[in-house]
Amino acid sequence: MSVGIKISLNEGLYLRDPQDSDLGRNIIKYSIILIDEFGIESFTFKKLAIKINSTEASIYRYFVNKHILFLYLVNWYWEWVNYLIRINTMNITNSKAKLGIIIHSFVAASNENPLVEYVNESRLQRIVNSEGMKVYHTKDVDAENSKGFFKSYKDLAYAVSAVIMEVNPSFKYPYTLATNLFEMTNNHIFFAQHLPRLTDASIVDNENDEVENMLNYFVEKLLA
Amino acid sequence: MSVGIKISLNEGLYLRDPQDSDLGRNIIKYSIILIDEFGIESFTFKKLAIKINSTEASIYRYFVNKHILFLYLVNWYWEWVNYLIRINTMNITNSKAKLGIIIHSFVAASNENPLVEYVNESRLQRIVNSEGMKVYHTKDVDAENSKGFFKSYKDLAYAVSAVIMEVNPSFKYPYTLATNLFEMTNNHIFFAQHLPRLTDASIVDNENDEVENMLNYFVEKLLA
DNA sequence: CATTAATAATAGTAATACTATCATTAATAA
DNA sequence: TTATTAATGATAGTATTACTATTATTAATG
Repeated sequence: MSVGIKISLNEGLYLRDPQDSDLGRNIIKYSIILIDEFGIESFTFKKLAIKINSTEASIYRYFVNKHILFLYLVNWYWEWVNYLIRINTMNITNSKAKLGIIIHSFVAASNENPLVEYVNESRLQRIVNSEGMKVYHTKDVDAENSKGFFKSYKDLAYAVSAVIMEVNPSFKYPYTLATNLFEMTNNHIFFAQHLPRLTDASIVDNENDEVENMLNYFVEKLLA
Repeated sequence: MSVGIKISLNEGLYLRDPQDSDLGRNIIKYSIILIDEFGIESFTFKKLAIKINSTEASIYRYFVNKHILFLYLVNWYWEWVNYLIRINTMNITNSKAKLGIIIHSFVAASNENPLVEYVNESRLQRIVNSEGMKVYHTKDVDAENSKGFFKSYKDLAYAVSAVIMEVNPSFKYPYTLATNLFEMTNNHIFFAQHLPRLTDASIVDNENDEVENMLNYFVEKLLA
């Protein structure tokens, strides 16, 4: 059993808790690596099984299919960002400062200390930046939503919107701004790298400072 | 040959121009219907072939695969919105008013007069709202981008950013705001319907007025 | 009427997304 | 210690997907 906080995720996301066994942790670890390298479309349980010297059947004992495994990983990220925000804003009294920390967490989450050794946060963040939104843009959203599979994202939206309301109690769109900050982070980090004409930010030395400045500027203007 | 403007799309997107034959137009028409109804993941050329009383092989003579067909459809939408913006802002001199028209085009594109009978704009808009972003969030972006497959989106971003600059020439993030308005439209129309806790907008009588008001408010604040 | 272009019909292949069964190994409880 | 059970591995099998190839048929054109 690894040290540190065990991330607690909706039990409907897995058949057997992958955090509790070597095989399970290997599934998490190498699915992140494979998805980061080759993308979610070309990722298969077969390829993962070969990578970790196991079998498809064994992986299916943990996750019903690759979509749910992917959803598990994205949930992990949402929970992790939630956790980062909670501890990093804990002793901050200034609401604007809190919001700055939140934005920094969105942009630079992967620079934080790792929680568990089997999750490469940097790769996971890149996955969420580039493909995370696919997890809810499906025909199964409603069914999965009713099972609580997006609760972590909602919690995140709620936490951020609360700080937004602290900064400006009369702001009419706290949830919209909260999710938009998260989605903008993902989109513009991705755009800066792959479709630069769709953004004004660029990535210098693998740092997302420009995206961060941009988000801070947007918030500043919107909540003024 | 149908009446009206023929949308001109990157020639690399198709093997044979689907606009030039009954089979081609049927592929467009029914792929939109099937994707709208069942989602892009469960859409297959086989199912489409059955629907239009043709064969997989025949469809493959028009599009190399379903991803490219999907990209074709999203490009069609981008071009169409570009077109709407161009004609609807043509005689408008006030830049703020132009931006309002742009936002209205994003939100209510499907209420405009149809260009061609084989494209159901309402369904196409719903597809783009809910799944459009998948078309560039892939491992093939760079390769496809170098073939110009996202040019229509860039043109759209450019056109919108130009108006943003008219409204406020010192605004530092015109491209970011341009794409963000488009993405926000898609996201929040989708959220309002499926994940309401992630947005402040709601859909009343199938109208997206609240999303439109929200976008106008954001623009107002950001460009003030 | 002959040619050719487009489509249909059919078949086939490799990969994907599973499900099922049984053997083996490891963990634990009696 | 042995017996039991739980987890994993090994293997096989199926339906569907994502194609490619070949040949026949039909429609359009010169």
